[in-house]
Amino acid sequence: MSRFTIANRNPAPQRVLVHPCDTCGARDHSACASLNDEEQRRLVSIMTTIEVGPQRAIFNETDPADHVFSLTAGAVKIFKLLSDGRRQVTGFLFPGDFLGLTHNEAYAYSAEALTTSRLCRFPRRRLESLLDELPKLERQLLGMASHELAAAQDQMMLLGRKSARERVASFLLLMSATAARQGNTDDKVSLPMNRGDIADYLGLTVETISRTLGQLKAKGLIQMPSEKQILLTRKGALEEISG
Amino acid sequence: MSRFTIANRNPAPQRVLVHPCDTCGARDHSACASLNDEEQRRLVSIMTTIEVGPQRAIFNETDPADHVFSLTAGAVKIFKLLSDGRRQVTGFLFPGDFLGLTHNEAYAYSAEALTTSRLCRFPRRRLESLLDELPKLERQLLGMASHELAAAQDQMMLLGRKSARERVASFLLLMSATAARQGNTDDKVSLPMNRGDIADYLGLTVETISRTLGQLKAKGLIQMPSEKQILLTRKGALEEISG
DNA sequence: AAATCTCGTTGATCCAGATCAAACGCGGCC
DNA sequence: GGCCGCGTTTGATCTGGATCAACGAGATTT
Repeated sequence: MSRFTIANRNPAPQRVLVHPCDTCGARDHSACASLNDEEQRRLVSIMTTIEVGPQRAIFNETDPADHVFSLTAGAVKIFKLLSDGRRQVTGFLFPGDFLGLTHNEAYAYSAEALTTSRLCRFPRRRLESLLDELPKLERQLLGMASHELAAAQDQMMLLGRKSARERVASFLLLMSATAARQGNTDDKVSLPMNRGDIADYLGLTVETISRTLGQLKAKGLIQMPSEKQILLTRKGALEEISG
Repeated sequence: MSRFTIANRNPAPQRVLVHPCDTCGARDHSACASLNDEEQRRLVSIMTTIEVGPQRAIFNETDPADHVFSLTAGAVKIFKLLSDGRRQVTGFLFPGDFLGLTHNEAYAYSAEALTTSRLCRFPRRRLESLLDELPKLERQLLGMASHELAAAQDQMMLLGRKSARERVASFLLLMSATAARQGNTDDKVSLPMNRGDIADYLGLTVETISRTLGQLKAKGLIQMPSEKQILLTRKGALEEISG
């Protein structure tokens, strides 16, 4: 049974793969080179666009890894579970991010939409054979994997060695940087995930998240117009305490 | 000033890149396909073999990322530092592992030899241009990056949500699996790193590592012929408590 | 509008693992 | 030999964040 709805095949011919660097200024790096029209066409020919509602699963850790996805709109969380229900959110994904890439038979993590999301879905086998013919695409994937690996190492530093306050400050700055990459210029960060998701991302509890945000607010480093909207009023101070 | 000694150029024509899957049974997977003789020759032509003594740095987090390395003998730790000296070991590397791959100008982490180690060193620019001509090699790198990413996510789960005992048990099992991949058949795991390195890998302190190993020994799950040799006498029990 | 539910906040208490402190063991060196 | 230095172990105490508990604010249902 499919958990998502198929929106439309062969959608608008816009760029379907967006490398993070694409929007961060490093456009001239070889790994960021976009595909040409013909290559884009071939990529689009094997893909399907899907739309997923909020809180809906995109795939599960144990599912056979038959598809690879590229997020084009919305926000997604990826996470792993222990048998007793403990959860670790390993990442929040935004437009331009890739998910589902693995060399095993099953996905290495579960993915769930935070808000209504649009994704490009590529059959894995067909994408892999396309990779044989489009080395530029493979280079792009390698670049994205390196990027993710670096982010994962930063997260290990955070989880292994930072205090609760440092984690929360780091998280707010990361979300701010991510928003900037998405074209959001001001310092108002919107958080599409709830407190539980943040807690499971930072290796803390909801209570600690709530208390720590409260402290930062009391010190005047942030403002909270609403629970999911945070204004970083003193970004420099946040950077100092982010470890 | 170079921190390592150059052992010999154009060393023995053995395989210089070994994908993890190469020794874990999945030899027929496309990403694990070895290069042919001619391709091996071209790879070897741009590389230098170096030898690094124990506790010696291979590169630092801030160094310009001019080279990529492949470990062929010994053991290496990679880690990140915070400004106040807190340290997170993000991985232990063994023969067949790759290090130094990044898309930034500087390395994302520091690397240091645990024991005398032999590495193949590839000038990054030349390797990148070689990648354009050897798509099989690029596929191999992508496979290794995916592998590492999955391992990083497991480690995030460990650091964010597991107890000290679960972390130590997971670590011992990981080292055992790694030893098996290296061809070590028995259940005697040798630990080339010291307690401080293990602590910084698991997000704990040396005291907690020592106490937890002591508990496991007292319960008869492990034996310690020496500080750096651990016998997993009841691997099943370790798996149960590893979370 | 009352009842229920979910999510976030706040307060009180607890505990796993950190920190502080001391001793041990072993290899290197005078 | 005896001394030193470093890594490891063991013991005592402390504390940051978890846990347990209660409540409030929206949203949804009845």
